[in-house]
Amino acid sequence: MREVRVRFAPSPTGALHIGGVRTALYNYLLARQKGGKMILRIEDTDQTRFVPGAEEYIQKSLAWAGIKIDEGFGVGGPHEPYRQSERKPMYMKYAQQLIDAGHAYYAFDTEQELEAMRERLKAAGVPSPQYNSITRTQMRNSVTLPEDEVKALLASSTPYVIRLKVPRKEEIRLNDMIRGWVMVHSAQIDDKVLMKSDGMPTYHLANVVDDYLMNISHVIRGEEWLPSAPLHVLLYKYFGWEDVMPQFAHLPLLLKPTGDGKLSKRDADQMGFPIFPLDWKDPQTGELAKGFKESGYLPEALINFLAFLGWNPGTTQEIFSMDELIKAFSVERIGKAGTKFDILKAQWFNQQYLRSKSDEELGGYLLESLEKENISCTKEKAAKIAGVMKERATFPKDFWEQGKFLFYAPTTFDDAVVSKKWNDDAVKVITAYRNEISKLSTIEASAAKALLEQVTTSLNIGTGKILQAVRLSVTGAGAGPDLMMIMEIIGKDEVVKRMDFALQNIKVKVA
RNA sequence: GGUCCGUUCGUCUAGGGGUUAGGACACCAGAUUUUCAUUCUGGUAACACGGGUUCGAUUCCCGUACGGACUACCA
Repeated sequence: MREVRVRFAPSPTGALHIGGVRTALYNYLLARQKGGKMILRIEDTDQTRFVPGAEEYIQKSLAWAGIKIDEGFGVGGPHEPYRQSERKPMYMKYAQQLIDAGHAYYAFDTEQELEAMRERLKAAGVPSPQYNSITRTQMRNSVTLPEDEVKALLASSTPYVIRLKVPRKEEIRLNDMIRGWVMVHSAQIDDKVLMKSDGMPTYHLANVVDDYLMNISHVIRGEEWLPSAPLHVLLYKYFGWEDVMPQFAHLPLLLKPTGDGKLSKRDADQMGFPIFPLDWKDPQTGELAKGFKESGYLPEALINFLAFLGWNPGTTQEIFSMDELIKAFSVERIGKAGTKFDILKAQWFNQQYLRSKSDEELGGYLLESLEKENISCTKEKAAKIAGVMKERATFPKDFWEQGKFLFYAPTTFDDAVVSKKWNDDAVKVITAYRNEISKLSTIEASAAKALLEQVTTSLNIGTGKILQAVRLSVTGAGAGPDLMMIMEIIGKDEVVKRMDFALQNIKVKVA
């Protein structure tokens, strides 16, 4: 069996899309399961689209997600360099090999000439004009031009590209691991540019050459590459590398949540969820896009969610750690159909992972928020608060956002609760309760509860009728975590103070 | 337009010639919680359509429709 060597090969043209993270994940899972290698290669052959910071962003994103690179950009390895722009000198040799074998040719057509050809064909009724086995005979290239002229042109450093000479009639077959046999007729493929006039290879050439040189065993990439996969198969054949051609797996696309179409940043912005793993500031526009990390998603939750977008284990288990995913993963169980992106499910995963953490860890999140607010709090108290709040939190920030009342006394009170629950009985109970509490040295939840029962019984008022009013006096709201625990956390003095404030400031609703 | 890929509850999906078509998210209801949330229980909800093949098709085949990707000296 061939060693499993997979690669994730992004272009540094901006932030890494969440779909890219999923592609990287599937590659990683296969590599780890088979004891193989995960390689990171930077495909920056289009220098006009290079965005500063994008490479670092990709590295940081993968690291955060827990996807470790064994070899490649930023890590090193036996096939350096792993940035295609730095491999520039290597590609010409391979293009030349194809020319020598008669599978590629020089083309000298200018942009205007190409445009003119397309216009002419369109006028003749061809919907999508191609540079192919037929049209190439009418263009300026080494197929049509006399050898002398080609040599002269090359010697005078006339700009040229190298194109693949795609045969007119040939059935190209490709066995995709997800889709099975895919057949394409060569007449559908145009004479793709292999080498650009700036001396850089195009994706097609660089990709195939590098996958070969790096001994890649499996190419797992997005479905958008499926139409050009037969072209890559042709390339392997012409190079004579068919026996080491990687196995292909084209992943279903991530679709927008509503309607149809590829998930885009626009959709994410509109619906208010992130699409990038980390915050990303566009260096050109200065625009800031929120990341999953900064939005409060835990990497384990994101990974679990992403793994299930297009794959399933065939069992009812849904919560998978990275190690469990590595064990359970299989390319065969990846679906064929595009997958709509449902952020609600991601939130559910986040909640599950959040709850599985200890109170101490969760308390840490609260401490982080408190630090920003310049509020001091002990670790023990933070952990205690986290314990009380954990069932109601989806994101780490929730501990602070839903627990502010523990640190700030209410200055206003929920009107709806006031009008419904704040009555003479409530005032009586709270007044008596407040006096009892003020006699205590500290509040303990179960004692506070017993004390309240005692007060309501002596006043002959049902506890249930006034509990919400008591809550209102302490927190300002009608709902929240266990009130007795809240009082225990806030402490005696503060509770008394808050009750006094409430008694003074809330007007009794006249029935 | 052409080529390729796809189509099971609203969403992610399991399944597969004979099933009460299963699970999860979301939603709804009941119970618990003297509140809300949690938790538990239950519920609504799907095989795109039309032809075949077959004793029998949601499952296999062919069409149709719908959707998507691709169609650059971008990846």
